[in-house]
Amino acid sequence: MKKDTSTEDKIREAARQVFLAKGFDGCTSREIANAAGENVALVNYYFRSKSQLFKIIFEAAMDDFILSMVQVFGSDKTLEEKMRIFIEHEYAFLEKHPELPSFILNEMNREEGCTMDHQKYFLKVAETGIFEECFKAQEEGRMRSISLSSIPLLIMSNCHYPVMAKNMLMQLHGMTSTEYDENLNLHKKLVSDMLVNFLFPQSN
Amino acid sequence: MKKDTSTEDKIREAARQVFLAKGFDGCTSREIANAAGENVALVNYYFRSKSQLFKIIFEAAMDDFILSMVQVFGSDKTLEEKMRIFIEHEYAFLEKHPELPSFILNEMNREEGCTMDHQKYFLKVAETGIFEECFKAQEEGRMRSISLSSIPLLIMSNCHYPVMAKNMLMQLHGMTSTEYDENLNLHKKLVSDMLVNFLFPQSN
DNA sequence: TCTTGTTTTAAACAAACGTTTAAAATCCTT
DNA sequence: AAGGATTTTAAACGTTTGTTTAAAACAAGA
Repeated sequence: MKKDTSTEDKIREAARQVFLAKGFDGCTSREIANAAGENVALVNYYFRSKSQLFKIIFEAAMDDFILSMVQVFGSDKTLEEKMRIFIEHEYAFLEKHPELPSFILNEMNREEGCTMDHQKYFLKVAETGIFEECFKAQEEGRMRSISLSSIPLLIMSNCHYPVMAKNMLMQLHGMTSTEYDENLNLHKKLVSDMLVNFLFPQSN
Repeated sequence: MKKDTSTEDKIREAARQVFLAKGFDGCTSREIANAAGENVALVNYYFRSKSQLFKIIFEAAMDDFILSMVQVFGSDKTLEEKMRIFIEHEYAFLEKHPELPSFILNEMNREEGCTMDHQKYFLKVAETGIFEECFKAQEEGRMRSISLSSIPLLIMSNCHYPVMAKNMLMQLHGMTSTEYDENLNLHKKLVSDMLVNFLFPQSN
């Protein structure tokens, strides 16, 4: 009789949870095994090493992180609508995965640093046609003519940072977690308005 | 004859450098001692424990981090000018201390988490009179009426995130470090314009 | 020079780390 | 039911961790 969840999957899921919460340096093989309710040796039996297991988790997390952003681009809305939907979508996604931005950024800053398959992600974005759409909108004056690398940076800054800095800002403002989340919901609207007004100046 | 730099200071400075680069979990006592060119035992001789030493470094870093932001508020410029100077100031500060935002945020997200003396920092900000200045500007309609916690969040998002995400975005865009820094310099102007236009709508 | 207190050293400590081993338990096919 | 492969276990491996020890080196006053 097959078990409902395989040991391999249990370890993978426990590893994901532990790695995302504490980072590679911040946890041990035994901690992952305990979280999975399994023996330490099974971690290496199924995944050869802590590093190997981490690599799998990191790459899956990077997929989640990047691809969650891409899927909006393909729709048949105007750029301005896409922008608003994108931000809405990103805030909703981060509500479910609040540890993701910190995890990705930290692990990429590590010395034995993680790398990403940037071709893979670049292609995913390119094939939505969003680049051409932006160039056209910039030529026609519908969109502010700024570097195409600044646009995602503006969006990510205003979507990711508020989630990443939650613990610090809660303490700084003396807020509870739910208070912060409520403010975040209001902040989302500000971000949306600000970015749309800035990138599509005629839309006022 | 007194040495030019005391052993205690050498260890403190090495610790700052190593902790900021790798975080508490990412380094060892021996690594710090080696960076200082001293014996491992001296770390505990002067600072009792790795944790104790870390606490000192973290609190100094938090001071740098927060107080670098506060000192602009006290000047006698208009709010709009202060905003621009503040952003300029913050980008310049982060050019010298690019690891600081990641360090602070990560360590505050740790389980055995660091805390901050939020009263201390709140008072530092409050005594510049910036709160009253903002309230007045909002009442008079010179400044957009949004939550006073959203304003620093907007600024920090757009100043800190671009520095924190450098390694990731470099890889994603296939850029070199200097290319990224050049873009960042252009981005700074965008951020400045965007935030000023958003917060002081009449200034167009 | 001897004494006292401070600083530095090499060595050791127990605990925890990632990983491996070898035997036990379980599974699946015949 | 027997067999061989797979999965799981407890124990151990050698390192590295943070920390402590005890002796050595040094400084400075009497």
